[in-house]
Amino acid sequence: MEGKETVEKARERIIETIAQNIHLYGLTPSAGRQFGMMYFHNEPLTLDDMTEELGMSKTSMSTSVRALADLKLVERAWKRGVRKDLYQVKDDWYQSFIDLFSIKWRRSISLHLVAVRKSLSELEKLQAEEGLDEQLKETLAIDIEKLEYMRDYFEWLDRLVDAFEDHDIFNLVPPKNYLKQK
Amino acid sequence: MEGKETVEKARERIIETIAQNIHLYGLTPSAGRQFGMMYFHNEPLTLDDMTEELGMSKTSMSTSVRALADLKLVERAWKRGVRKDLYQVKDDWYQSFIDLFSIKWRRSISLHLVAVRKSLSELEKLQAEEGLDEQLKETLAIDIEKLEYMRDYFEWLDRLVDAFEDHDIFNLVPPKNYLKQK
DNA sequence: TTGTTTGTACAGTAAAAACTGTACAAACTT
DNA sequence: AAGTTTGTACAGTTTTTACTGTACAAACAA
Repeated sequence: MEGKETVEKARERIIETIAQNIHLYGLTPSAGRQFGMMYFHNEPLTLDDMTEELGMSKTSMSTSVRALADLKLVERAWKRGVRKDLYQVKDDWYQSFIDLFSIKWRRSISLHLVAVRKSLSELEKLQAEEGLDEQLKETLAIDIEKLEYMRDYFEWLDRLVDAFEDHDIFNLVPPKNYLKQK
Repeated sequence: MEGKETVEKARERIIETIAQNIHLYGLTPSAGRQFGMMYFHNEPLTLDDMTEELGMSKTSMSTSVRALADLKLVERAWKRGVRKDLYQVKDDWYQSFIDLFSIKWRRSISLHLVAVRKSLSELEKLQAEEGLDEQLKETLAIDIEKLEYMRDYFEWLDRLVDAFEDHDIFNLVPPKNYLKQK
C-alpha cells in the first residue's frame, strides 16, 4: 500500500471513532467528524475549507463549529492576512473534558438545585401548618426526605465539578506528561 | 391551595427538571419523566402502572424502562403474589452516577484506545520502512505524536473511571451523609 | 391439554433533529 | 460612496428518532 494511503486510513479510523462517540458530548456524528478532521489538519481552517474537506454545506459547518466552540473543543485562531474566521482544535483535551462538566453538567446541577430547593421550601412550609390530614403528613415526610437526598446528591456533584475545575482531580488521577497549556 | 395540590406541584417541578436534563445520560425526556414519576412513587411499579400514570403505550414503557435499567437507574423488584415485572428507582444516586461512567464512558474510552493503538502501530511500522518521502516522514512524525497524545489522554480517562468505580473519588469529594447501599 | 396473561419484536406513523439553499446584515475594500 | 466578501437566520426538505398498535412467543393457570 502507498504510504499516503496508510496515513489516510489510520486517520479515518480515528475520525470515525470520534464521530461514533461524540454523542457523549451531546454532539452529532457530523460534528465529531468535523472535529476529527480538524485535529489532523495542521493548520487552522475556514468554514469554506471545512465545506471543501467534508462536502457539507457552509451553513452546517457554521452551526456545528459553533457547537464545538461552545463546548471549548475548538477555538478561533488568527493568521495575518486572512479575513475569514479561522478555527482549530484546542490542544488541551484534559481541559476540554473538564470544560464539558463546567458547561453541560454545571448547568444541569444548578437547574436541579433550584427546583429542589423551591419544592423543598414549599413542602416545609406546608408541613408547618396545623390540622393536616394524617395521610398528607406522611406523604410530606417522605417527599421531604427524598428532596433532601436529591439536594445532598446535587451538592456533591457540584463539589465534584469544583474538583475538576480546580484540577484537584489531577492529584487523584495524574495525567501522564500533562503540561498545562499557557 | 389544597395540600395535595401543593405536593403534586412540588413533585411535577422536580420531574420536569429531570426530564429536561436526562439527555446527559443519553435518555429522552419521556424516560426522564418516567424515572421522576417512579422516584416519587413509593411502591415498585408494573409496566401497566406506568402506562396508567404517564398515559403512554405499554411498548414505550417497556423500551424506556429497559433503557433506564441498562444505565442502572432503575432495577427489578419483587413482591410476593405479583406476577408482573416490577421496577423501582435505585436508591443510590451516587452509585448511579458512577455507573454512567462505567457503562457509557468506559465503552467509548475502550473503542478509542483500540482505534488509536491500531493506527499508531500501522504508522510506526510505516515509519520504520526505508526510502520514505521526506514529506511523508514529516506527516508521520506529526500524526504519531497526535496519536500518542490521544492514547495518553484516553488512558487517563480510563484511570479516572477506575477512580470512580473504586470510590476513590469519595476521598477527594466526600458525599454528605453517604451510606453505601448493601 | 387449553386458555390467559405478560413483555417485547416489528411495522407503520408521528415528531424531532439534521442538513441545505436562499437571502441578507455586517464588515471590509476600493 | 458603492461593491465585495463573509457568517448566519430562516424556511423548506431530508433523515433520524420516538412512539403506537398489532401480533405473537414465553410463562403461567386451570
